[in-house]
Amino acid sequence: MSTIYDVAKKAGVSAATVSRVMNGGSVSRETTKRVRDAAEKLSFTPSRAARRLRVQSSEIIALVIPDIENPFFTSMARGVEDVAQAAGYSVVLCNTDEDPDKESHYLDIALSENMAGVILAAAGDHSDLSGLIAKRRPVVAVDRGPHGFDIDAVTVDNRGGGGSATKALIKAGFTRIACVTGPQNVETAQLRAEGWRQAMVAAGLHDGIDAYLRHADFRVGGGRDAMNDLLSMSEPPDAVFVANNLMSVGALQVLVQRGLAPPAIGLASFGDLPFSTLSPVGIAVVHLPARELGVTAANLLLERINGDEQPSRTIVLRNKITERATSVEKKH
Amino acid sequence: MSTIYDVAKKAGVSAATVSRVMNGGSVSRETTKRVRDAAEKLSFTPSRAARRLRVQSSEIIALVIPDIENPFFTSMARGVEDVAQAAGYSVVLCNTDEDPDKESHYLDIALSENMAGVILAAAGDHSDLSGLIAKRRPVVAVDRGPHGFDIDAVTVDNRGGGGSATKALIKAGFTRIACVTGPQNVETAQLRAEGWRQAMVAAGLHDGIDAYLRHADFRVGGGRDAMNDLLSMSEPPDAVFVANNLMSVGALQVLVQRGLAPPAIGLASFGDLPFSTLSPVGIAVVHLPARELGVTAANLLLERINGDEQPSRTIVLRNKITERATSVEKKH
DNA sequence: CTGAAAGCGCTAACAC
DNA sequence: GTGTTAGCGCTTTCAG
Repeated sequence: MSTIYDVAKKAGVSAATVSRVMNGGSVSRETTKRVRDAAEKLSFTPSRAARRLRVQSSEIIALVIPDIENPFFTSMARGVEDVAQAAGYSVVLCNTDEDPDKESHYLDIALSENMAGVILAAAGDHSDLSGLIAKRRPVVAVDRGPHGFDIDAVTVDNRGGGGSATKALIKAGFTRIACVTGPQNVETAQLRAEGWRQAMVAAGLHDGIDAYLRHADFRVGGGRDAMNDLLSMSEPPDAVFVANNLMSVGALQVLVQRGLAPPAIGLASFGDLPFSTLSPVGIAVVHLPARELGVTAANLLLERINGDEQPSRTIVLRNKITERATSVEKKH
Repeated sequence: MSTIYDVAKKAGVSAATVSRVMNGGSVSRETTKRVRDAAEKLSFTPSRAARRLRVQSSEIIALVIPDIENPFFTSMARGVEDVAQAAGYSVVLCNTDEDPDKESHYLDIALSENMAGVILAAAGDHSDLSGLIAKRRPVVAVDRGPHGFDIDAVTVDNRGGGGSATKALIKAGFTRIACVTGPQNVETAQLRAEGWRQAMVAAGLHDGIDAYLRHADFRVGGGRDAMNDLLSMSEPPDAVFVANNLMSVGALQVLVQRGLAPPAIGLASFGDLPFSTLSPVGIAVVHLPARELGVTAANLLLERINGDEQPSRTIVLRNKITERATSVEKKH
């Protein structure tokens, strides 16, 4: 690996000049060429490690997500990536596996590696951003709001979405509508379940409603378990609102396997069914703008990186629901 | 941000001693405690950026994959991550979007950031690893073999899998079996198609076979387009072998939509259908050990990082096919 | 067991 | 327009 000094010597200039050539300082046409040639010959690549130490920052942004196997987050990641790339930044993805310890480890890294900023879909409600904030590294929260830190955030309307999904089932004639939501300590899980509850209350269907609420892990297996559990009740639900895409897949697998596929039992999913091949009869879907979430978050972050100092903003993106009249009709 | 000098001063020792405490050098019990306390009080986090520059290496491994939205790769990523974490390494994911330029950019970064090593699922057949190799950074190829570089690799049996999938369709009575494979310049795409071709030839079904071959992009849309294209032929195929998971989803979507779902038209997929909710009637699946691919690659890489110098190895993992007798039977 | 000093490769003042 | 110099924060001989 050749250094900036090797290039300088070969080109007969100082290291500073080489640095200027590489970073667009003012250098005469002729020396520029000499330096370029020398660099070429030595196949010189500047050490980012050194640059980073010197300038105390790098063109890398960390995207910290709870589940890399969830298409919702990968789609979001693509959004982030596309705008970051366009602005000359690289994105590194960190998977926390919904584990606050892993998350905190990755946040430490982002900090001590002098990354330009971080986009965070928090694993819990106790993320410690104090280090990053103290060093004035911008952080923007995505999907899940920040807790106790005054930072930019971009989310969807979780409560509203939970409500619309549930209402679609109610409108289709279902009455015993269960809810399968995520972990207790995850904000989005709580809000979506609240949306469900409010809709049920508003429709006067809230008798013994708590028996129909399940907390699972936002993963396929969790959805399966919860669905099986619900179906084994003495009075099983006739429809279910599932609070994320993966658990909906799990629930559907169980229903299909038992010959209870929608519309035999109604299903409303918060989040698109990934890679679905079935015609969505009897299924209502709250579509989430996953990619846009990423795009928006990345834009906010870039603004902050570029010195924007305005008060922190929260952007709520619209989610639209698909409820074809024929598709969620209750079968009699 | 406090530095090692701040801690040193507060503890009344030299920076060297602090460094020793942080990295396990031999320091007296008592000074160790003083240093620890001081570090605690100052909430000191060592700068990885500086450490990295000094030791010319870091505990980070880069995982470079072509499509972060493909569950096959994310599953592989989980495998890599799990073993890396256990060994004290962090993984950063780089998405190349099947674009050799992006790939080369990320490889440059891995190099100039002094990462410990890289696991690469190449975007094409011209990846330039010379920089990394010159600096003795270990690279292991995964899923797709290396081209022109003598490095460790872990793959599956692509040709064999293509063959078994096709044979399953033949055995089920299909005769005009099309093949939808990936981009021309991607090795796995070629090999899987070859497996198909050989099986067809062996069965004497190779008349005009080339008309039934399609190259697409390994993505859902590509699978849809190819399937539509095939169905619009004057003599459409009665079955199709699709060379990856995502394109199979696309093909299935088209078939379901047209009322031609398997077993009306036979389908064999190289790679599991992600998040599938349908009972796989009439579908043969070559199961790929995605996670194991990642685990194996990570283990290989860690060995190299730890100084293993043995000649390079290629490991081929088994893929097993699911072909329930009833499930791929041709309907008459 | 501990400290002094050099240096990883680069950039940013400051001179000329 | 170009060179000199002084670090960024850490680790690592080499002395003591």
